[in-house]
Amino acid sequence: MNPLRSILEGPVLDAAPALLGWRLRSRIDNVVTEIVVTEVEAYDGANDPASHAFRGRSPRNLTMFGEPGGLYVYRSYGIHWCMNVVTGPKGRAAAVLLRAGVPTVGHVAMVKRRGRQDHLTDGPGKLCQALGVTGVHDGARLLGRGVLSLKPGLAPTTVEQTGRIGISKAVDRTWRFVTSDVV
DNA sequence: ACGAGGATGCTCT
DNA sequence: GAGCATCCTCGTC
Repeated sequence: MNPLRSILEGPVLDAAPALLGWRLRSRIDNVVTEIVVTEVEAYDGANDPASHAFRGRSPRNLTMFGEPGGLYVYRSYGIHWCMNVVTGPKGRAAAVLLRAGVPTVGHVAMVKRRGRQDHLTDGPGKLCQALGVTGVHDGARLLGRGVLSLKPGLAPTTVEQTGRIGISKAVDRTWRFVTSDVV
């Protein structure tokens, strides 16, 4: 079995830090772009007041209730897209928000999509824009041969753990994981 | 480096 | 109708 799959099927608080160092590749509009994940946050479904799934299933959050390894994409502040990796166990609606990464492939395409030369992938909305991810990719499978795929990478040597960014609920939970290690 | 303010649209009450 | 899992620009220090 795919070793990545077993990690994504596990608890979100294990999967979130494990995702640091992994590569996320997109092939969208026939352009390949790829980043190494450097910042994530865990959201734990019905057990987490800050989760979009806290109050149960809805049209928007349906993907989180599906298989681990799926991609949950939502619109943020009416303007940006943000993406999460669904984790296990199935039905718990736990997910890892991908907040930032380091560009490794397709730098020119990212500059074009972002409309600027710097700060290409240092925020959740920027990450989606640079990789070309939008609402049509909600529900995409990340462990197959689709337009989006996760691949293993080098585990970072140092990981910082802090509170989550931009939320007002459950602020005491230190479920944000960041690394500054460069691959 | 850092903070304030505005843009913008969907979700759920 | 309120409230956002955000980003950009422009002001200050």
